[in-house]
Amino acid sequence: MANGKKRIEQLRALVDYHRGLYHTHDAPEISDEAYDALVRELLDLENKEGLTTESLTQKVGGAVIEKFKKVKHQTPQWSYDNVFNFDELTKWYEKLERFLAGVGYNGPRAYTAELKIDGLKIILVYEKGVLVQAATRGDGSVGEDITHNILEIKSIPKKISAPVNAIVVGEAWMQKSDLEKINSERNKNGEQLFANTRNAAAGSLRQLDANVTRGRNIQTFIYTIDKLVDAKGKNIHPNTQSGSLAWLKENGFSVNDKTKLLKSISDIEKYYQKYIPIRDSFEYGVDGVVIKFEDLVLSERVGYTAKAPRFAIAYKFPAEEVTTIVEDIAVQVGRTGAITPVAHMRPVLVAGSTVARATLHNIDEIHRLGLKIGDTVILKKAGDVIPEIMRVLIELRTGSEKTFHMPKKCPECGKEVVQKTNSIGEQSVAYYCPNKNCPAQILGQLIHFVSKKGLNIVGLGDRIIEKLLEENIITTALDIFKLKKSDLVNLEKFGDKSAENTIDSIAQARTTTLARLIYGLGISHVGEETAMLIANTCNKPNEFLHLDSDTLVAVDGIGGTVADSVLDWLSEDANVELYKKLLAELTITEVVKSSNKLSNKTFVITGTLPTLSRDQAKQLIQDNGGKVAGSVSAKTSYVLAGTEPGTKYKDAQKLGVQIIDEVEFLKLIK
DNA sequence: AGGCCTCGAGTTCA
DNA sequence: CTCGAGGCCT
Repeated sequence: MANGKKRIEQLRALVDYHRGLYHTHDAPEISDEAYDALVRELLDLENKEGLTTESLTQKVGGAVIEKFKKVKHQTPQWSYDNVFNFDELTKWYEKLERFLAGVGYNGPRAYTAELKIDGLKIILVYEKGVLVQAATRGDGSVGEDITHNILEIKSIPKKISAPVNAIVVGEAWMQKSDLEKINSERNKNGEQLFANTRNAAAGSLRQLDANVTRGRNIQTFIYTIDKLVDAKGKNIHPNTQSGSLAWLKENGFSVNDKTKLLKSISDIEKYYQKYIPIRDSFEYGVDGVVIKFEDLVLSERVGYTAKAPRFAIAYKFPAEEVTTIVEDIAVQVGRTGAITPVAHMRPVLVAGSTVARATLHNIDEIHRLGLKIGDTVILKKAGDVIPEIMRVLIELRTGSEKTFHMPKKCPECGKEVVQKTNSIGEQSVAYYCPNKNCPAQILGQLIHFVSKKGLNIVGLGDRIIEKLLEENIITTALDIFKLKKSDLVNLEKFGDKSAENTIDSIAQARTTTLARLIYGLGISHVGEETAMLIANTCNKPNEFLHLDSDTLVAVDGIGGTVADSVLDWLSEDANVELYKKLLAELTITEVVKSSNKLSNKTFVITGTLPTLSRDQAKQLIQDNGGKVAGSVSAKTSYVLAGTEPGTKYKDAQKLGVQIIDEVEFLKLIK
């Protein structure tokens, strides 16, 4: 890439800037993960350009703030190299194996795996068993003296019973619950909030006034012994990492209890995988796993590279925030004609899967972000699955970025695009294609018709419908029921067996409920719930065609807007015609309720249930006369919670709503 | 009119 | 899951 050099310059400046905010001011603008992504790109580029020696990234990182006394570390404070996936881990592992062979070792392999705590590294010096100095890591060779603050931390022994001279290293961190309390306090006082627990911990320890530190309830985990000699000056440093941890624990230090001694790389991977899903469940932040060779004597012989130990590695959890480049912005036309801009990006791995597209919702979102085509962006995939562009890194612009404009004409049918107006006549942010016969809308309607909550025709996916439309084999929902096996077999990539299966599932879908049919019609404002309400007011399927405004509005949950929308749909002859013909093809069955045990009860489901799927649970609740809502409120009767519940669980606790598990739930309907 | 609550619609990848 | 807006209650 010809722009490589320029980008390196820009990346260096940006990385430097954010490193400054991170280390010196404890007030970052971007997340650690996004910062990591920038550093990684810079390293990669430098490697390609052969610039490795002069780069800023070769510095170990950190700077020393003026207001604290400087401390020259007696032992160098390394940071670990990072790996991000099993491949990279394997490479590290094989390299270590080669070094072990190089020093003539071929005994058993053992490694400790520890959680990598997201906090502030602290170095504690004891003389004759008494804590005499505490420092931050700083740049690895010079840190800041924070002894006066460390004395306020309860979990750090000020005196060890044995009169040893020792240097121990660990992490100071803040509990998530404490951060919440402190931030809500700071919010009240109009003070700037801490971005995360690590910044809060760092901010709390880098105080000139130790009284502030005292109130912050800082916690610690100690994990390394750098030096340990007894009163006579004899080296009594344990020979193993587990031994070190045991000594620390015996002598009153706080040691994390998740550490495990492992024997192989596959065990390491298992340990790592085990903690990925539960990493957020601890009071401390965890951003990965640290693997250390168990034998410390051999470790020293294996030694160090220019900037990190060879015998240990930080195996970082998959990032939920990364950087990538927006290569294009395209638009999509949905079922309702809504035109949504979508960013097409250089594919990146985020939270375990490769992402290349992200919705931008509407033009306002693009303006809010200040996004142009060609921009480098920070991409996030939090808890959920849906990627979101968080921020544009304007500093990395080259000048060749292009501004995106909403198309004036629908890209699918060429019809002039319109902006919808809302109830008070303002133009809303959404753009629409007004053409009801727009191919994109017809496709969307059909996909909706066969969807799970609609007629539920499995085996008739988006692609197949698209193909069938393209080939003019179907034009309306009705045609689906006229499909023959031969129609499908002629399609590309369609085998005999799968065609048969699809025909089978179409046959099965002929027996359905009125609610499913009405939902499937895709009338605007009529979703799953409203379709059910309408179906329940019709004694016979035919009555749907003769609904009037009064009848509709009389239904609890239906107002003017929804009623108008339904009547609007019914006023079109083609729609009425389609409905009649569909009825002729279908067998409408009554919904049979098994009981009314749950009538007047509203449920909210969260997390994964042990045996029931979410939909099965929902079905059970509805079959027994209950309702299922999407969010917890004061009116919720029960929250049905499984493992890894979401925010709903907390909401329930806050509102005092009864929380039940699957077993208790099944008892309710028994 | 304002404040809840609930529903609809859009959304990504394997 | 989240946003926005419809419906209903006060």
